[in-house]
Order: sequence, then C-alpha cells, then structure tokens
Amino acid sequence: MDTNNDITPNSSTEDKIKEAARRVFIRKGYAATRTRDIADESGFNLSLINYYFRSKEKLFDIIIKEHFQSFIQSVMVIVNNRDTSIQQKIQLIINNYIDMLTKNPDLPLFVLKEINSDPDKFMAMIGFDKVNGGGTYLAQQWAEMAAHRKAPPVKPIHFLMNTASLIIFPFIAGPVIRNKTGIDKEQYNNLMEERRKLIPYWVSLMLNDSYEGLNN
Amino acid sequence: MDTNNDITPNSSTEDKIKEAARRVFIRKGYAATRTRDIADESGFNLSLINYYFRSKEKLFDIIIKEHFQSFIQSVMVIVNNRDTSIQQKIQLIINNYIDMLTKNPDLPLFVLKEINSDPDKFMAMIGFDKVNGGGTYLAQQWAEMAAHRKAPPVKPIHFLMNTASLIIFPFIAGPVIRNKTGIDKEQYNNLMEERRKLIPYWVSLMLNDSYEGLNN
DNA sequence: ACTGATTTTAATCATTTGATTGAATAAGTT
DNA sequence: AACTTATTCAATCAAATGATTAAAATCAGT
Repeated sequence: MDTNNDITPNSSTEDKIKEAARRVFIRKGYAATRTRDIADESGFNLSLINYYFRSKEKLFDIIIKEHFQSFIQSVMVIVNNRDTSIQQKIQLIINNYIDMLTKNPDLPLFVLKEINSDPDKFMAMIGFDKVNGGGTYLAQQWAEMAAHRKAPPVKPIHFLMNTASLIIFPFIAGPVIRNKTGIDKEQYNNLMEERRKLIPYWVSLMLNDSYEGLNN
Repeated sequence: MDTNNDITPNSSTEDKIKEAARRVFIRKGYAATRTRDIADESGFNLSLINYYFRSKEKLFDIIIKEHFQSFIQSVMVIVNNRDTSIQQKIQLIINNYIDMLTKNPDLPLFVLKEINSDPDKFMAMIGFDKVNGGGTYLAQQWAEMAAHRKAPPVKPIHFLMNTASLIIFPFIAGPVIRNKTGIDKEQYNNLMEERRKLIPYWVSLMLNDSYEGLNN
C-alpha cells in the first residue's frame, strides 16, 4: 500500500505511453521530441501523458531510469563474476553490448548526446554515478595480471577506450557507413555479428604485443 | 556585381553572428538551439540573425557547409597524394583528425546526431555525398596491396570501421570517461596526443596479423 | 440500475519561439 | 544640406508547444 508499485491494477495504457515515449525520445532526443509526438506514437490523447506523468521531463526521467537499470546491472554481474577469466569477461561484455545495440541501434548516440548536455545529471539519472569500476572483481583481476607481466608502455585506459570504441562506434556510425557503402540493415547486422569474435581477438593483439615496433 | 560575394563591405557583424551560431549549434544541436541563444551569444539583437540570414535553418545550412568544406578537402588531398604510402596516409589522416577534434571536441557527436536525423539531407549539405572513397588513390593503393599478399579472413570494411572508431570515439565519449576517471581536459588531450602514434601501430597490428588464432 | 472512482477526451491556456515590421541610427552620395 | 542605402533595434505577430481544465466515457462494486 505504501511501496507504491503495482498500485495500478491494469497499467496497460501507462505502459503503452512509456513504450511510445521511449521510442520517440531515443530516436529523436529529448529536445527534438514533442509531447504530441509521444501522444501520436502511443495512439492516446495528449493530456494522457500529463495525467499519468506530471510532465515531459518526469516522463523522460522515469523511462531512462528504467531502461538502463537492467543493462548496467547485467554488466555488473559479468565484471564481478569470480568464475570467469578476463578474456571470458571481455567476450561476455561484448556479447552483451552487441545484443543490446543490435536491438537498440539509436541508443549510444542518444545516451552520449544527453550526457553531453549535462554529464552529472544524466549519469545520476541512469544510476551510473554509483558504479565504481575500480571496485569490481575485473579490476582486481586486471591489477593481478599487470603485476605478473611486463606492462606494455601504454596506459591501461587506452585499452578500455579501444574496446569501447570498437564495440560502440560502428553502431553510432551505422547510418553514415550504410549510406556511403549501400550496405543494408541486415548485412550491417551481420558485420556486427562478425565483430563478436573479432573484437576480443583485436583487443588481445593490442594487449599482448611487445610494442617494440613503437619508436621514434 | 553578380558573383554575389564581397558585396558586403563590412561583414564584421555578419561574421560574428555566424561564429556565435556555429558555437551554439555545435554545442547544443539544431533542435535544442534557440535563435535567441544565438542572439545572446553574438551580443546582437534577435532580428539581426533574420536580417542577414533568412531563417534559423538557412543560417544552419550556411554555417555547416562552410565548416566542413575545408576539412573534407584536406582529407581528399591526403588520400589522393601519389607520393605517400598507405602507412603515411593513415598517419596523416589521423593527425588531421586529432588536430581538428582537439579544437572541436563537440563536433563528432553533433555531426552524427544530425546525420542520424536525416542522413541524405545532412550528407548532401556538407558535400559528403559527392565524395567517392572508392575513386581515391588510397583505394587504388589498397587494392594493389591486397592483391600482393594473402588477404586476412576479415572484410576490409572492418579495418575502416576500426580506424575511425579508435580515432573518433574517444572524443565522443570524453565527457563520460572524464566524469568517471576524474581526468581533466588537459590530461585528456594528452591521451589523445599519445594516440597519434598508437592508433597507426594498432591498426597495423590488426592489418598484418595472420589471424591464425581466430578459430572455433 | 445506481453510485463513485478512474480513465479518456476536446477545448483551452500560457509560454516559448521563429519570424516580421517599422522606426532609429549611421554612413555614404550628390 | 538633402537624399539614399545599409545596419540595428524594440515591439509585435503567429505558430508551436507544454500544460491544465472540465466534461464525457468507462469501469468496479453494490
């Protein structure tokens, strides 16, 4: 009665509006989204969105929060698993991301754009401010590995950047690349599938190289 | 008298408005930019922007066109240079991009967002629709190289994606990474400087590997 | 069937926002 | 000086847009 969930017996309409709003927000971004767009997309009257959610901004907050909670959690489970190796974790994270991004190709651009307009606010909204990467089991494994072998003359942050870049950027740039190459959506998804195996391989190349060729 | 340029004797105000508009548009995106923001940023009256440029959209078009013309041209010069090797071209392009992106860190996100909202229109606007990558001298060099050695079992498009990813994505994700790591802007620029040498090295690793380890 | 609560809608409001207008000022021409 | 043209601004308009309201429709319980 006061836990405030499941109060609504039949939340079908509310959920439909949320789903419609999620689609429109992620496709067009917060600024370019009109509440009327959401009404149209959901098929309901404009004032319904203000009846269920107080305002455009509140609706936005709620949707985004719900959308990311589960994903962040799934990644945290992977990085804190004590039974998988670093290599396995990398592969699992890549799979997790590629699955998610194939379903939601507009998401990275949306996220990065909204973060860009107010980093602290958005990170707090999606609960990413509380995530402490350094406290994960993966970070511990990484530190142990680094202690045992001669570290490459390259700061670790570069490898994190590279992995994220190789996974995420092709989704962001999808429209450009498809437009220039004429590759259709399905073929492009196949390319992304190929990268499931390729990215871990490339990352290990970069990670295990001696960097002796890197001079002058 | 009919070539329509240099008609304006003193274009100082017009240029100031253009500069202000460029800053605001690229920082906030087209949808979130108010003409009043541009007026404020420029220090001039709101109606001045409609006096010089007919509308918000026309102003946008003009600015974007001018902004990209020079950059695209500089890249085309590099890829069509008959006196440099592939490796040298890669290095030059990377330098070109990192220079430009260090000065305009908001640019990639802006471009990708606008392209996303209407690929054909934006590509045409910046003149990128006329660019034919396959017709460049670099493409010819690439084809020759591919003919002479056993091609890796990986489609060439992946290497293009990877290079672009490694260059551009760290700029896009800068705010997120800085927010999580506490790295300040100057330190982050230093990281980007390090990548001038690192990215070509990583790309050659990926390019020259035998891919024998890539199985199952 | 009746009652009260919940859900949905059409109509409307208030603010924001892109654009226009007409006057004021400056600068050059005759 | 008188006239013309280019530049700038305050005031205002019209459309778009987020939000509210009051009434109608629907539903649940009796």
